[in-house]
Amino acid sequence: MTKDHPTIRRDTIAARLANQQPVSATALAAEFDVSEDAIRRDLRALAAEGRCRRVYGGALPILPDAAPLAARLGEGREEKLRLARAAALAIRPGELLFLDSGSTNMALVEFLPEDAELTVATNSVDIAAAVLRRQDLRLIVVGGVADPLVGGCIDAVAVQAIVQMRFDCAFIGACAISEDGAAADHFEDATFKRAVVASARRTFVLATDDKVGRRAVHHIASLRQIDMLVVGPGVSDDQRASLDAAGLRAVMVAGRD
Amino acid sequence: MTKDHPTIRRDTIAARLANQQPVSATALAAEFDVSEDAIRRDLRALAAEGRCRRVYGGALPILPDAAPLAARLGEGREEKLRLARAAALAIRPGELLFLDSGSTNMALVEFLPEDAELTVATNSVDIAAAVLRRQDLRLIVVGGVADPLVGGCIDAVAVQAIVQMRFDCAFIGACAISEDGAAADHFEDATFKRAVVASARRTFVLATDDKVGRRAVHHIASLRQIDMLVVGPGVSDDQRASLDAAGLRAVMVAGRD
DNA sequence: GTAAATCGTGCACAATCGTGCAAATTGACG
DNA sequence: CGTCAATTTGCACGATTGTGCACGATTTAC
Repeated sequence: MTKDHPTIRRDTIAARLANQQPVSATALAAEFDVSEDAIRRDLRALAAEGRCRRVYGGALPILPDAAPLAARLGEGREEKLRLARAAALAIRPGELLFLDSGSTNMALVEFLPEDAELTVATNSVDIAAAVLRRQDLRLIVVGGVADPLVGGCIDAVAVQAIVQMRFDCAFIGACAISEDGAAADHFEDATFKRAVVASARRTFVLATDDKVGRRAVHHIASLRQIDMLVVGPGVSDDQRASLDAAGLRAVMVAGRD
Repeated sequence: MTKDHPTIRRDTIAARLANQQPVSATALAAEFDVSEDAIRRDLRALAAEGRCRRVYGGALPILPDAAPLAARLGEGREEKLRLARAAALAIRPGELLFLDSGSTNMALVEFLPEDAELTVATNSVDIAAAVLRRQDLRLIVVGGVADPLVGGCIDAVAVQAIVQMRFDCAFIGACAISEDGAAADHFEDATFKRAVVASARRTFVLATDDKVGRRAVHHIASLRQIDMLVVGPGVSDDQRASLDAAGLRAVMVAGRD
């Protein structure tokens, strides 16, 4: 790597900061082979532009406004963030993921491990936008006619694209989870999700408490097809036992401290 | 190696820059056996044309920033809004439009006539998100692997999707407009745009003032293939006359009150 | 409380920059 | 072939920028 030009060095540092990475003055000095004084000057300049926060030993990225994601999550924000954080632990480096539309999966983008060579496929416009802003993620957009209710594509074109892919992990948003498995309220939505499950090596379902025990008309997957159900601590032991008895493979309870 | 002619030297430097190669003033001076002053003059000229970025010690290639599109509207915001408002006048009810990625087209979403039964196709993630928020528009997402520089899909999958459609109007973002027509800085981007032009009944190019007169490496469309060029009042009469003489069909000057 | 690490500042030095100007080169035209 | 205008070039000059070092002040760790 030729990072000899002063400007390239500053740009590289700025890019890392913009990527939410904290930087250390000593490490940067060694990496770019200049004195720490030069690095300190860079960091001071960046901080003066408001592009980072100066701290003892280096600099920290500016905290992005906590609003955009949180606002969209709407009700049950806390719960969705907990589910997302827990589910992210199951992801391994280099995998190809599918994120179904839904605010919980939207939250998941924030918790995907950094620089893990992950590729994210999604049919959701908003999730695609969120992934695009993470420069360490590769993005595959599943196209088609967008459904305004879903906020993404679930038509035949989208299904066809899904059929041709093989995901390591698929994260499905279900409208209902019961002993019958996962189900959705809309026909096309369910059709699309079935295609995703069929193309995924491992299927994860993140369900907020109100979804557990509900039943919906259109079948997505049986409990046996779900590799992991992620729920909050609000789900009773009885409910979990009932799902276990009906064939659920594994359940992860998020946020039980 | 006989690269003694000044023009050859400049072209060689420009080619390297277009190839994403950083150049050093000192090294170039030694290589071409001229004084650094001459090289500096070349680099200054290139930078003035917007073909590179001048830095201490040499010059760097232009790298399109991956900032969210909405934020990029910031620079030249007024001008882009004017262009978008003017271009929207050419749209008729019921049409199928294509909006190429680019901040000017992003602005155009706001000015699309309401409740005109319009359908918008786009390969840009951010534009898709904007269209989705307008409940009176139908949205078609062009999928594929997303290019982080473009903020959308321009790969073979995307081209294939475009080939199968027929747009009433296509709005193309060009990196450069000259007597040679419209051109782009990146090969894949140009390939994709060519496919769009081929699938469109009418092609519109919205160009901010700094794009007019610029030249870029990869050809998109000749002036005859462009049905309407929309520019700001900052473009001189000479420039417009020159384009007219070269075969431009129509030009719309936005914001000349 | 003490020691080590880090910080900010002032200063010297080298590299690079922009500008003005005169000489050299180029290319068009008769 | 000769002339002239435009372009290009190299050089000198002062200004700017980037760097490293020394010094004392500040912060952190134990």
